[in-house]
Order: sequence, then structure tokens, then C-alpha cells
Amino acid sequence: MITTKERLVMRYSEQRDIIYNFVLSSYDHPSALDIYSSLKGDYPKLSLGTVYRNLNALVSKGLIKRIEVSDGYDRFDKTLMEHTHLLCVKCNKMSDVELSFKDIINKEYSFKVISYNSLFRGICNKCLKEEEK
Amino acid sequence: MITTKERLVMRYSEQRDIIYNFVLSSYDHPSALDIYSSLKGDYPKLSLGTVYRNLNALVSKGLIKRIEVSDGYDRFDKTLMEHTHLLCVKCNKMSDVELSFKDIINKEYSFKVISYNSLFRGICNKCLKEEEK
DNA sequence: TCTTTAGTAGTAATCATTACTACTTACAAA
DNA sequence: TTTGTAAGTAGTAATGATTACTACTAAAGA
Repeated sequence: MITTKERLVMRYSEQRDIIYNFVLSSYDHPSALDIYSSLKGDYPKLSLGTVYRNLNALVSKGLIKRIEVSDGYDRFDKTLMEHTHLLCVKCNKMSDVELSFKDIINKEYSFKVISYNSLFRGICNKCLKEEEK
Repeated sequence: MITTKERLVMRYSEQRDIIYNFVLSSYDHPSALDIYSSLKGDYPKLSLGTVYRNLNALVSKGLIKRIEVSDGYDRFDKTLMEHTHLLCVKCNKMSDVELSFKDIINKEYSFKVISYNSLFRGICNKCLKEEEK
């Protein structure tokens, strides 16, 4: 007999399913508000609090990753491997960097890394080219 | 004749002087509230808004650096060279890393880095040793 | 010494996020 | 299949770091 306490999986919820699938199918690191705005049309009863709560649940279950952006909305990522992000200050697009700084820190310093947030702000290649015109 | 518009230096203010010197003399990357709490004893009329305003002014003049900590208080740093930070989740101490990830990003990716924030959360050497006891 | 305007104290507002409350629903057991 | 219960939801209020506002103060050029 499985008691409630022992049940570790989450109960099914359509809202969480929708939110999770939205993150899985997006390539632009959406914020909670992005997700809410995009889904509100098809699911008018969806609440912003539900989006936040489920994103937190998905993060704590390790199904998605949170990207901390201190001066604005946090963003969410389907890529589970910890990695670094580039945020273009012109077009606001966020892209990925595959370099693992974590390994460098673990090796070079006596510091046991649990998680990290590396965000580089600058101008992406596309915006640089447009400036040259 | 120097008009107000042309005057680029800030007017002297005792509050800013005190706040700036506090950051210069600290090694633990204080937050605005840390600074306010530490100085309030000696300067009872000091306002938290003044601390925030002057920290922002000092950052925008390039005299100190802001370290963005998304889930809590931002912290401030006298070290002007951009660098990476380690934050111990046990003792909350913040320390510096001299590695320049900026150069790596600039070289390996077509991305013009303007600023960056790299924060590694984990357990510092001292806390690791205490866990072993 | 004036005059101007940057700076300050104290307080209200902002805004991303979380907490709360009454209602709804998944799902295990009867 | 029905029912009991606790997890999930919608809608709204609260939180908390930071910023804005307003009347007052003071640095410093004329």
C-alpha cells in the first residue's frame, strides 16, 4: 500500500502538462510571463500563479532549469545540463554556451559547486552585423 | 565657465563618501542593507534610499561593481576588474575567482560581451572541512 | 553672502514572485 | 462506480528588494 507521503510522483495536471510541453517546444528561454501570455489564449482560465507554481515544481523535480536574470524575469530552459547563457541587450534573445565552467571551478578552486548561473550580456552576431550597415 | 551640464564630477556628499569608503574597506561583498545596517549606528540620520542611490551612482561612475544575486540582495564589490564569484550556501561568504571567462566567450563565440555575471553556489573549503568532522 | 541645484531623509510606490483561500479534480480504496 | 482525501487551481492579497517622490538641506560657483 502506497501512502500519500510515500508517493513521490506528481499527480497529473493538465496545466502542468501544457506548461511543461510549452517549455520543451520553445527555443528562446521563455519567462513565466511569456508562457502565461502565450497559453492564455487557448486556456483562458489559466492563472499566472499556476504558471509560477508549476515552473517551480518542474525545476525542483529536475525536469527543467531556471535561468536567473536578476534585473527582470527569470527564464526557463528545457536543456538540463548546466551551461552558460548569452543575452543580447539589443534583441533580448538568449542563447546557449556549451563550455563547462563548473569543471574549471571544481578543479582550480577548493569549492564544491552545487549550481551556477553565468549570464553574459552583450551584442549577438546578428545585431553586430546590423550595426555595421 | 563650467555650466552645470558640463560638470561631470559629482558634488561632494558626506553620505556618499562614507558609503564608498565602507565598500573600499570591506572584503565580504556587502549588500545595500549590510552597508545601511553597519553605518546606521554612527550615522543615525542615514536613509536606506540614500545607500541605494549612492551605490547606483558609484556603479554608474565605475567606482564600484554590482554583483547581481537574483534570489536576494545584490552585493557590491570594490574590485573593478570583472570577475567571477563563489557563494557558499552554508556560511554565505562570497569570494573571488580570477579566471576571465569573458575572454573565452569573446574568442570562442561571435558575441561582443559588455558585462557578465557569473555566480557559483556551493560549499567552500572551510565548510567542507567542518562537514568532515 | 547669495543663488542654484544636487543631494538627503522619510515615505510611498513598483513589480516580479509567493502566499493564501475557497473551490476543483485526480486517483486509490471501498 | 462511487466516495474520501489531499494535491492542484484560479483569483487575489501579500511580500520584499529596490526605486520614485516630495519637501528640505547644503555644496559650491558667482
